[in-house]
Amino acid sequence: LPSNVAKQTGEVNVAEQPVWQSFAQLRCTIVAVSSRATIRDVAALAGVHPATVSRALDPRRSGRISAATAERVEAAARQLGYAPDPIARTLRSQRDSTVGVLVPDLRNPVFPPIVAGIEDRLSSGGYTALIANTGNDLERERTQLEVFRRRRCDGYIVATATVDDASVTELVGGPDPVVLVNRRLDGVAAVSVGSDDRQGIRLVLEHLVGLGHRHIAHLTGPENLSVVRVRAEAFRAEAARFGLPAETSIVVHCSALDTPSALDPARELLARHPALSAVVAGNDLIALGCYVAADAAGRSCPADLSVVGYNDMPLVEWWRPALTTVRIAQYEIGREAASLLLARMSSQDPSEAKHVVMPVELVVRASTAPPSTGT
Amino acid sequence: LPSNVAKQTGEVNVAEQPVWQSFAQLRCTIVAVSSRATIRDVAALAGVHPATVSRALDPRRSGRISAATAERVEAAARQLGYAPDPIARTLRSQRDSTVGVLVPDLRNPVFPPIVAGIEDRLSSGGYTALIANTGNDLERERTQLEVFRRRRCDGYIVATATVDDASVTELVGGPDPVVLVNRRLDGVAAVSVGSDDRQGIRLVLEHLVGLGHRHIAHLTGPENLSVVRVRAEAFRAEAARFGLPAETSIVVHCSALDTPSALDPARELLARHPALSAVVAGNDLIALGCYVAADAAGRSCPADLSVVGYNDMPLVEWWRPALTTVRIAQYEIGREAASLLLARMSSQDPSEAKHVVMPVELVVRASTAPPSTGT
DNA sequence: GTGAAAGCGCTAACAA
DNA sequence: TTGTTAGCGCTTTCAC
Repeated sequence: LPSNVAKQTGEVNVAEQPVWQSFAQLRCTIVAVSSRATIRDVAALAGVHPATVSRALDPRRSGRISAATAERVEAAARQLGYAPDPIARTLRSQRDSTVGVLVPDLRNPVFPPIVAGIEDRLSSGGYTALIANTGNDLERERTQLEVFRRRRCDGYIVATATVDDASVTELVGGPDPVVLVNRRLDGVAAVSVGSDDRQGIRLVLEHLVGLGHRHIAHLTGPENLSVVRVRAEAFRAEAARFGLPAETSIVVHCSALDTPSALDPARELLARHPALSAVVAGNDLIALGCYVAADAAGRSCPADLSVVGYNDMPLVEWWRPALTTVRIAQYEIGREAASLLLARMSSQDPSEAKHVVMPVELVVRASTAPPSTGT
Repeated sequence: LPSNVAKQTGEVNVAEQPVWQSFAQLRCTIVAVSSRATIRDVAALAGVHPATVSRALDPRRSGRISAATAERVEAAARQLGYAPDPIARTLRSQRDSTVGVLVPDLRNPVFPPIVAGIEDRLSSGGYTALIANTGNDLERERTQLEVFRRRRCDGYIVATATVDDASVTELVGGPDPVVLVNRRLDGVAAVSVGSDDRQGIRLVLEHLVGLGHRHIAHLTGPENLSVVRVRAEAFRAEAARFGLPAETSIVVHCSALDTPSALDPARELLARHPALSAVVAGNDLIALGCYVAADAAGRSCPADLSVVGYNDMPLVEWWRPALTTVRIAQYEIGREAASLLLARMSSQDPSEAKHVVMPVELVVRASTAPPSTGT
């Protein structure tokens, strides 16, 4: 057991040991790695008090310790393969090198790349990401948040917020740093990362109008998502700017940003507006819903109906037809969110709220074409 | 602060309180929920020792406590909104209601549904899943596993194992329950969940041979994945069973089960075997690599080359052409793995190793057709 | 069946 | 700069 081993070699000065002790220490290292050394073992081996070990190993206090001691402690720690127990450390210090990440739906292919960006950046900053999937369930979001808080996460990245989300609003008001991703709260200042939605919609309409479309609808998600609101707003504004008559620029909301929720609204949209020649979808999954509805209505895309997605999630270039969509910088959004959080966690001062806007790009593929002249 | 509040209302018997105290208690509840009540607050309010509270609230010890006490303690706990601190509990008991889940690549769309199944089942069993993404990086797997172990996870679900994976082998040999998903270790008995790969490959070859194909290749991932080995083995065996000449049944391994790794091998395969009329891919992402390579070689799928995938991950029915593939029960595999783990975690006795096989199904879409007669 | 005492491994406060 | 003391909140002995 490491404790015993450490006691035996207790006060020995590492630098002055005869060669024949090296092997004993080597064995000791092996033992210590497979079971686990405590801070007391390290203290005993280095001949100092446990508290000194704690200080010596704390990067924040690197100045407040004598170089000689620091070196001895580090040598002992390395030798024993010591790493502080995160549970004990958290219990005592009430902080944890952990970030809670809340994702609405991991099965939506946009999110895995965002999560990958978050994980990569966070782990390079010495933090571990705890990922929780809420499945768009507000109650589950609340529960997961509670779990995170009980575990004393040092910060949070939230991609699930609705505009009036009570739990998230409370979280943002609390002492721990929070970064919102792709979502914002109504009337609550916060740190957030998003994309240039206005520009995305502008590019889409420019493209469609350029192709000759005049009768265009926006089929999107629930209005309690900031991203939905902003894009719908932009759609109306840009449609007006391009001189499209208001009565031919329809906005329809689905209950969620996924394919099943889009099916009925899409069917109804096509049935009620036979003159419609293009649909701008709130995201790629809703665009897929439009494909299905168009099929069912006997209209082929893009000949009889142009469809544009949003996000450019992985593999949509392989859909049939390949989806024209707005590319958002998924991985980079994740990295940026993590960077902002790391910055806020390291500097004590609560830097003011800000919204980082990432650039977008229109990717034209095969789901858009000039409107059919027959209609 | 809950401590003060609890002390003030200390010895009061809840059942006998006059009405005017109810409001005070209501306030007390609200306070306690927003900050946090400790076990001492509950003990004070119930008029018992903290240890008694701990016992009363422990479902395993439900018999060893008097009904009256149990009731008083529960009332007090409810009133204060008390929930044990998971960190302190873990430090003391060396166990944690947490399961570490290791996934090789969340960006591969097969995994999110599996993870969803795991999460759903686990949370219904009172456990929280900690998800870690290794990105097929062995070193990162080791690191994440170490993080999980330091946090005293009660169990592990591992979907990242290679056949000779040292960290996972050690984990399986350890005291904590482990369930392997879609992967197995060489020569190490373990609990695992997988699919009926032999049957899947049989269905594929039956389909292709039925269409008239005689010259078929299997393009798959690295041989250190059990699932790759088993399917390759099945491919050879079934090809022989269907009377295909061995020299026309080629197996080619890519460095990973993803699209980029498949591109070069796929191109080379098509170049060296012009007579090849069908490819059975090791998974859907490799099938996509075949699409790309076929495009580049000027061969169109399915007219000039049939391609079959494996997994039936979400949205492949929308690829161009829609992918014929073997459907595995993704969500159910996750649920089953979690169920097995829950069973092993609740019963102390280490139930013996077993391998649960889930059924598969061939989904015929548009990427397969009879071989072109011209070739 | 319940209380008292001890301590999981660490770090914050204070003292020297 | 370092040691001492105390305790984070809980559960697990061991008495009674």
